[in-house]
Amino acid sequence: MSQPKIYDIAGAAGVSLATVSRVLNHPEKVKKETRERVLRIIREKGYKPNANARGLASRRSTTVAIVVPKLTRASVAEMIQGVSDSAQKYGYTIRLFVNDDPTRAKDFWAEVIASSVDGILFLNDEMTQEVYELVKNTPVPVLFINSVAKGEQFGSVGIDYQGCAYQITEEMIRRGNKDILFVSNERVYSVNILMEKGYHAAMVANGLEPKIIYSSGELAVNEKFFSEYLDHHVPEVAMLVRDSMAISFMNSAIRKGIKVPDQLQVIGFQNTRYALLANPKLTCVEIPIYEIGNQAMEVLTKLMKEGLTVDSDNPHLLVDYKIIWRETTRN
Amino acid sequence: MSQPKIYDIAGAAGVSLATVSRVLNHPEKVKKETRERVLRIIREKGYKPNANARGLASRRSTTVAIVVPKLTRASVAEMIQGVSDSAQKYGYTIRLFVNDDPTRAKDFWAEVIASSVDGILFLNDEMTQEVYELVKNTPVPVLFINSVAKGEQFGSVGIDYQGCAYQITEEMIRRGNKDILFVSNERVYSVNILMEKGYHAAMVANGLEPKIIYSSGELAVNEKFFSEYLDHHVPEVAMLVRDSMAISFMNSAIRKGIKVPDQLQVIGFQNTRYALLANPKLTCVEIPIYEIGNQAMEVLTKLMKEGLTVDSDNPHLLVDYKIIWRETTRN
DNA sequence: CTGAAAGCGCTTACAG
DNA sequence: CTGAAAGCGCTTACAG
Repeated sequence: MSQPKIYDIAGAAGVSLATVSRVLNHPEKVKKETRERVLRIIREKGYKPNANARGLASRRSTTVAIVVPKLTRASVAEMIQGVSDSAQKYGYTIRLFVNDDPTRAKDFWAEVIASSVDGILFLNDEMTQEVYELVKNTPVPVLFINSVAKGEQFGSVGIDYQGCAYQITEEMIRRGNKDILFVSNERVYSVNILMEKGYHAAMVANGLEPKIIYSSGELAVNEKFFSEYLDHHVPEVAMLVRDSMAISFMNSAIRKGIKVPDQLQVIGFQNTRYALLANPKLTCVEIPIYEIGNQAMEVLTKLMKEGLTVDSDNPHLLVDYKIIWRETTRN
Repeated sequence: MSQPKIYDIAGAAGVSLATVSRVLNHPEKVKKETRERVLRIIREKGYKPNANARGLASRRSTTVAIVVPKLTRASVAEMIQGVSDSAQKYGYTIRLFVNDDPTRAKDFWAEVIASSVDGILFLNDEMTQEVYELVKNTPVPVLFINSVAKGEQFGSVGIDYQGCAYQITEEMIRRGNKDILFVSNERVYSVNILMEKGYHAAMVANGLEPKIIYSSGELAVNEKFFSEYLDHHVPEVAMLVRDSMAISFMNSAIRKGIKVPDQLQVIGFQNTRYALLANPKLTCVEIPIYEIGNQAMEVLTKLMKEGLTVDSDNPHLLVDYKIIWRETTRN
């Protein structure tokens, strides 16, 4: 009961293997009747070409790699779902590579390349010189997801992080708020830096003093830190780089009897399900992470088709974001 | 600047390709000096064997498939992280297959097999006869994750869903509660059925009347439904099959001025980050989903090594769960 | 439009 | 312990 091979199909159809292969890869080169006969047998036997053999012979594997630091953030899963849906549409299959250890970077990247994928989608928060070199010497197209590649040499798909932070800050200023706090993450993620820049620029442009604090990514640490901060000062508005951080901040405030949104307004970036499960519901800048993954795979498909590598003139696609006003802000 | 091939290594080391291959696959068969020389060159050149060629020649790809219906649930991402960490330990690489369309089941499964993985980790909520047949005829080991396979024919890794629901129900009864509501999902997931059974058994065993309602998986629908339900009746305890549902239920109650946990106690299953971001913090039965993924890959490794297929005597591993008491319940 | 043949980059009996 | 050779299951120029 083992899987049928191309020989079996050829035999059953009374043609050579070359013809079966052509039916699959260049159907227009095969006479209609032959093609249909072969296709029927392929369907009957449930034949699928062996991916390894095909990849080896054609040097095309119709496989792409998704490279991520870790999966525990819900947003990464959504992004992959976006990639997956688009990949399926184009007949690509996904290899998943997870590595959070910078010391393994080189070996890890070699492994990705050895898996002979046709292209790589790279979700990478911190771009080091070493990674830069690795990517530069990659023989297949690499596209960065949700982060802007240093030096703009590589293609990327994301949103205008700086612009969205600027826009929402400006809007809150327009609504009469002056004391606006920006809370970022201790770890240096390029997207956070961009959002911080946008916030900073909007404050300065309006003659206000930016106030930026950095917190941990860990829930328990955050709560303590936020609680202490709020003992000293309650801003009019707090913007936090992640939904989960925003909700922690809000909960810390509510436990102290601070009214949201009357005394404190809270804004998060991302719009995960957390935002809707919060009470009150969180106002967010929605980062369409599914869409980003989906578009990224779409763009990668083109790069692969055109045989573009990272040296070529690469696209920087910005997906639309939007602001979702809910219960943690007021007009 | 293309990747070095095995020929390049052989040439540089002054040996045949067979020897290089042996150094990689059966190092004990190669003389120490030769081995070390070859290894040094491999390291210098950053050589990684081409995965397709290796897979084709050896019929072992050191690749496993993770098959999931969708990725948008945070728990799936954690599970995959667990798999990934264990896979890396054993040198396996991951192919990710996502399909939520039952009509494509057969074709989809053929694709998974054609990718010539050495084993399959299958996260599957609803086990149909068709899927059953497909899995039965699979030439490599298949292990079910987080769901019990029908007829116990296939191996699985999960937790004792029935037992944990029984246990927490019994504990809440011991604490003097009688009016305990169980809220499940409209969709027929095997794990939900098991939890429902456990709850039901505990209620009956204690002479209490089980009350079970079914809700949607969608947030907005749930909120409306829960709100209406609470207008008619507020139970002493509500247990919901997912954290997110539990939090929706709780928020609906709080908006009506119902005190949690004084008037209503709420319990969720899973213990995602949602539980900690809720206010008050949610009491949960923790389902160690990372651990489940991790152990599953561990078990699969053994199955692959022993060449066991689904016909063999397969293991059913139960990972430990625990109950995490937080602020939505009282003693 | 179709077939025979070479080749993709490896692994693994088989000799020695 | 090591090498020469066959073969894994495909694809793709090259002839015809």
